[in-house]
Amino acid sequence: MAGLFKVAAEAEEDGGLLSDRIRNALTDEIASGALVAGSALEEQQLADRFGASRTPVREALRQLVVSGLVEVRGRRGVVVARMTPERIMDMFETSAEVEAMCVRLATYRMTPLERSRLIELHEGSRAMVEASDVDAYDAFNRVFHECIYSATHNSFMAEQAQDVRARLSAFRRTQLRQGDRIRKSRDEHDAIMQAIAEGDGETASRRMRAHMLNAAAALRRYIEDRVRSVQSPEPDDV
Amino acid sequence: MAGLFKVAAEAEEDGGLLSDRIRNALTDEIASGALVAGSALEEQQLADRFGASRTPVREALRQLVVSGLVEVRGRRGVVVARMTPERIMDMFETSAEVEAMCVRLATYRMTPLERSRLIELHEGSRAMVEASDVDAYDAFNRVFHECIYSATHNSFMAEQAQDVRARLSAFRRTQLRQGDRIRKSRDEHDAIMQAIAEGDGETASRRMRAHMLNAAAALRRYIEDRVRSVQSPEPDDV
DNA sequence: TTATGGGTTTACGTATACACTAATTGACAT
DNA sequence: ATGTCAATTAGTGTATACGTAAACCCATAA
Repeated sequence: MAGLFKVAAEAEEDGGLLSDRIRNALTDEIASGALVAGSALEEQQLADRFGASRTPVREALRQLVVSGLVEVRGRRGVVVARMTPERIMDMFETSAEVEAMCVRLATYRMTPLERSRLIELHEGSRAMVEASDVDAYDAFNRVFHECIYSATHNSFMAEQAQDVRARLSAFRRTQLRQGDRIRKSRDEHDAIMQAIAEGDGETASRRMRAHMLNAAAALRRYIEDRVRSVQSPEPDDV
Repeated sequence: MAGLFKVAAEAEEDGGLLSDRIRNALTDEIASGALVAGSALEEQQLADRFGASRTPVREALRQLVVSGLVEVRGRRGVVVARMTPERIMDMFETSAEVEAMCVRLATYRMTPLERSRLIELHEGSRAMVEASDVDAYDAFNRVFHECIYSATHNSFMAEQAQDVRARLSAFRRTQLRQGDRIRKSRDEHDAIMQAIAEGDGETASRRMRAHMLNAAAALRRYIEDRVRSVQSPEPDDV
């Protein structure tokens, strides 16, 4: 999983490997929700869409299987990973624990430069909250957490955290639109920053965990509201 | 990463997919150290070895790339992932934090049945220490930690922990042969079990982290001893 | 002796063809 | 009308073939 987004982070070079381009495209479409969970991914159909043969499509799908974004169903092809509400909550809880783990180490190890960079980012987010700019805050949020990852000075841990976070990106944005979640999110960031400034990694860790779990709870409320209004379609079942 | 060992955990059925069998075989060979880091993996050569064509071999290699066990080098094929000592220590530290995270949740959530199962396992390890049976203790150790993973009652977290642990399996066994590491390892397990029995997840977590970092330190000493005696070969470089 | 250039070769990346499994559909019997 | 069985078909899994790019080697010149 470590390398899943390494290539995606590189340029959009069309000269890259076809199988990698297909993998990145599918990754984006799944993470963004353009490909809904449970929908079948047919090899020839994807090959036609990307103007390629089945070979690179197959390799892309196999990589997505390992990264957990799609699931194989025997010989019946692959489907976009079906996330049950329980599994989504499990992933959010894991993400909360991982973030808590990272911020604890980061607090003890970050350089003054990294600290000032984080403070600068945090200050900049105030305007986004005032403007209720969800997209801007979502982008800031991503950078904010990535800065904490790298401040652990443990590249492997940073990759792991990044992977977990990436797999939740499809849900995070919807969560931010819930009520005044943005404002609360920034307040929680503020409390975390305070603990970091005091060099109290344990407190920063606890606050980060609570912060992430609050985000998960906001998402849960959001989902339950939608389930109440729309009957769940159950697009594909055994 | 999540699904990396899901298939490996299944039976050794030869009827399974050829690409999966190849992937599992290569995974085992890399994890066990049979394939040393830095060695090139040629597609046709592997195809001949497994009596298959290049197609399933390529798919297996692509999956190993995502799981981080091998690295691509432009068009020059893939090589077994080159682990620098720094990266290995990063992985051990991450593993330590992940284990600490798991045992904390597990302490709060495990059922009486899971607790008694863990106690039973721990008791059984005493005889292995007395007999200095490294292989048996290594196998026990794996089950012991997996029980803690599942006791988190968070399947996603359990998978993540399992993946991190699996990627270190090649080093863990050598580490156990260092001095009287086995006896100390069991003593540390004992302290962890005590905290679990008292329902003190925070203490269990701290002790687990220390336990894992001790294992990493033992490995480091072991590696440094070997580096001192043998000049590092540097089998393949840029 | 060393550096550079071109030719050769090897191996990857992709396309296409074939095999085989399993899902689907239709017919027939109950 | 419904259930079951067989035939068809659609789609995956694997093999093979082809194009291309990079590495290697050797010859030649400075």
